[in-house]
Amino acid sequence: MAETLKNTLKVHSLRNTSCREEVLAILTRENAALSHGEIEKALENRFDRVTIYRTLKTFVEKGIIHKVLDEEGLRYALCKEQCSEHRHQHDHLHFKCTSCGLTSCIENSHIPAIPLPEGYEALETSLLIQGICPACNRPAQ
Amino acid sequence: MAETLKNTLKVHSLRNTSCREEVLAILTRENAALSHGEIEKALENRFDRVTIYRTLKTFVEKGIIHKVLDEEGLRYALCKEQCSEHRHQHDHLHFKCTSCGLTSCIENSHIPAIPLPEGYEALETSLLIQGICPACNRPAQ
DNA sequence: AGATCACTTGCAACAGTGTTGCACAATAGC
DNA sequence: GCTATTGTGCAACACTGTTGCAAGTGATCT
Repeated sequence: MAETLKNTLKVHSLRNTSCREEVLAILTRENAALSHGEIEKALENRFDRVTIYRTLKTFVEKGIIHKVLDEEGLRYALCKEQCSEHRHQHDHLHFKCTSCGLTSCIENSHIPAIPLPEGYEALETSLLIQGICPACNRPAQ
Repeated sequence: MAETLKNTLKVHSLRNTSCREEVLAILTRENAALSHGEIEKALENRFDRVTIYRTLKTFVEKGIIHKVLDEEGLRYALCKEQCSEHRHQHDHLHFKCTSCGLTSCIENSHIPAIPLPEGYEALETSLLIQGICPACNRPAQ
């Protein structure tokens, strides 16, 4: 496991440091988009705020994670599809559950082409759907 | 014109104050989503930051304006469709031009139904398309 | 027009978010 | 192990957004 993480860093020519490894581990473990604050909390102050900001920024630049916007602000989630510095999957579909509050990526749905008025040229599309996720939708058993 | 604005406030049982009237005037004049900072600047410090925050919050609650999220943060735009405190148009399509930087609402396009995996229940959809707007797309004449 | 009362505003203070510069520390490659 | 390069922690700062409170203003009634 830790080997996989180290490898991810190596592939993107990033040095293997404990902060990077742990941020990556947390984002892998939680299957949801996390904010800087949530990550900081999960790391229990073992790293400086600034270091975490820079780590996230680096990861976004390298295409390891991507930004997710919801009403509460900016979050970050792993890019599961093959993104790289040069080739980045530009259409993101995110789902925010209004019940449990988790925001996650929906991988296997594709955003249909949106008809735009004359003259508009679309380059990148990001879609946030709010509603109830399967876990919260299921009646208690 | 000012009469229309006053009327908008009255309809939503809000007191007619110069701050509210001017914020409304700016959002009506600019055909784009504006951030708190941009509105504050447009008002040339004639009102306190806090007052503007509260004005925007009130307008959102009354359904006069709605929030728009783009990569740079939160913006606000007029609700052109009939929104009210109780009935609110929940599907928003926004376009951010990466050339001129303006974010605006696209009124006449409808977001198609997005196929979601089993178990997800969609309540509200917001879509941000980034690209080139008609004004920037047109070759200089 | 003036009094009244609820609603608004401005100010002070604060918490959270994100950035930069710089000195020191750790890593990868030899 | 040594060294160059890359990361980290700290301090400081700017910006965003919120709250409590005292003072001011608008709408309503007489």
